[in-house]
Amino acid sequence: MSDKVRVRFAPSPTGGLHLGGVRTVLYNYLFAKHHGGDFILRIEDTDQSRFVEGAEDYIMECLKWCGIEPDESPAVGGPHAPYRQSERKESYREYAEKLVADGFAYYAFDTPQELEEMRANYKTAENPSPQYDNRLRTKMRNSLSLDAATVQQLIADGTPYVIRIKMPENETISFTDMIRGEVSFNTGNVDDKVLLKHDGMPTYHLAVVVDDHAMEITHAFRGEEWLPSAPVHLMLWRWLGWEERMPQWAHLPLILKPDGNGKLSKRDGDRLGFPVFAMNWTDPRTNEFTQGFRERGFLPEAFVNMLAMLGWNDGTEQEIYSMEELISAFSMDRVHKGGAKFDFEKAKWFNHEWIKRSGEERLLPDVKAVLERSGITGADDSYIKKVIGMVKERCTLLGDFAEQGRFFFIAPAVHDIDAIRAKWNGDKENFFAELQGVLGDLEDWSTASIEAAFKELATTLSIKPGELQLPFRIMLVGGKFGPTVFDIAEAIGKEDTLKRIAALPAVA
RNA sequence: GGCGCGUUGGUCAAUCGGUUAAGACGCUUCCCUUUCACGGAAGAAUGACGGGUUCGAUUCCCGUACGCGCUACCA
Repeated sequence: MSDKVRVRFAPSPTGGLHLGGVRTVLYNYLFAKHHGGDFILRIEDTDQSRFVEGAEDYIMECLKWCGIEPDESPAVGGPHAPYRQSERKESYREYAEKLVADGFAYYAFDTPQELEEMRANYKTAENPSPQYDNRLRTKMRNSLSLDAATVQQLIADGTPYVIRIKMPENETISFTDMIRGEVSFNTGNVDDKVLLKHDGMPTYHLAVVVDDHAMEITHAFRGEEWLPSAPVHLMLWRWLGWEERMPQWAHLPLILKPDGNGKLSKRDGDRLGFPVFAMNWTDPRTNEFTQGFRERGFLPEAFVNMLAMLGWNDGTEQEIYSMEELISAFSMDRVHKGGAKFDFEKAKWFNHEWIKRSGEERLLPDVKAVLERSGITGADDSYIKKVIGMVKERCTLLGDFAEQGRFFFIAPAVHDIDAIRAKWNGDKENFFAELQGVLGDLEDWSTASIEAAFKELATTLSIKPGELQLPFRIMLVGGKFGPTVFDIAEAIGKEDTLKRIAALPAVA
C-alpha cells in the first residue's frame, strides 16, 4: 500500500479554470489511473486576498464535466482531510518554526516599504531585479542580521514578521524530472523565499511540501513555470527530514498563444475568438464574463482528447482516444518538453470527429438542449435521434445542430431563391405543380418510393431529374445544405413536404 | 541583467545514429455528389545556425542565436 501512486491537482480558487490547468489535471489523472492510483484535489487558498467566491465549486464542476472524479477532495473528503489549505493553517507554522530552530530559516521583519527600498537601492543595469538572497540578507532586518535580544524584543512587541528560507550560499542541487531528465541549480542563485507570511499563512512553497508529505503524494506534476522554484522545494524536503519520501517531479510544458509567443491567456481567447476556460466563468468582483469550451459547443470527450494530444502522443498514429484509452496509453515520459501553440482549428476538428463518432443516444440530451434554445420544443426523442443521425457529420460544434436540424422541425422562413432563379422556368414550375399531386397520391412514403416518383415525373416531363433537386431542396430546407432531399422529404412526412412545395414564393 | 527550460513544415507532431524525414490540422487542386457535408487522391520542410564526436547525424556533445519561464508576504 505504501507504493500506491498518489497525485494531486492543487489549484488556487482565484478564477476560471484555464486550458493549461485542465491539461495539468488531466495528466495527473491519467497517470494516477494508469497506475491504479489515487487522484486528489487540494485547494490552495493560502492567499486570502485573491480568494474568489464560487471558484472552488466552478473547478469541481469543470472536473466533473471532463469526467474526472477525485478520489479525495474537499467535497468527498478522505483520509487526509481537510483538503483546503486555509483549514490546515495551524500545521504550517510548526514546520516553519522547526526550520528556524534548526538554522534553515529565519525571521524577517522588513516592511513592504523596506523591501521596495531594497529593490530600488540595489537595482543596477546588470541586476535589474535584486533578490532577497544570501548576498543581501545580512543587510536586511532579520534574525540573521539582528542580535538575539533585539529579535526577541521585536517579536514580543508584536512586530509583523515572516519566516524566510535560508538558501545555502553555494551548493549544487539536482533532481530527475520525469520529462526533462536531470535538472540542476546552484542554491546561491535562488532567493530566500518567504515560507510563512505575516498573517500566519504559508506561501505555496511551504504548503506544497508540507501537504504533499502529509498526503503521501508520490508524484508531483505542475506547470513549467514552477521549475525555477524547485530548488526551494527540494531543500525543504531535505531539511524537514523527508527527502526519502519526496515525490517524483515532472514539469509540464506550457500551452502557448497561437500567434506570436508566450503563455496562452484568457486575453488571447477574447482577442482571437475562442474559449480558454473549460466552462463559462463570470468573475463575481468585476462581472467580467469569459466563455467556456462547454458552452461553445464542445463535447467533454473531445475537449479532453484534444488537451491530451497537446503535448503528448503514444508514438502511434492514433489521435482519437476515449478517456479509457488515454488512461491505458498514457505515460509521462512521452510528454513533450517544448511548449505547444494552441490551435483552435484543430480543437474544432477533434469535436467534429467526436460528434461524428458519437451515437444518437449520447448526443440526444445535448442536441435537445441546443434545439430548445433555438425555440424548437416538444419534439419526439426518436425523431430527434433520427435527425441527429442524418446531420451530425456536418456539425462541428453542438450549436450547429440548430441550423442543420431546424428545417426538420419547422418549415423554412426564408428561401435562398437566388440559388435557383437563374435556371427557373415554366417547365419546372409545372413540374412542381404536378409533383404535389403525384406525391399526394403516393401510398408508400419511403425515401426510395419518393425518389422513384420524383424521377418518373421528371422523365415524363422531359426534365433532367438532377436539375430539379436543387429547387426541391430550397423548398424543403430553404438553403443549399443538408442531407439528400428525398431523405428529408421522408423524414418530415408527406403533409409537410406538400405544404413546403406549395409555399415556395414565386421565383420569377 | 541573473538563473532555468526549450527549438523538426503555418500549427500539432513521429523518428530513441543509417528512412524517399511518418501522420494529423489548416490551406490549394482534383475525384465522388447536379446541395452542404462525409469519404478518397494529390501538393508544399534545404530538421534555428556554427562547430565537433562518428563510417554515418534531425537524432550525442559544445557554442551561438532566438523563444519562453522565473526573478512577490501570487499561485
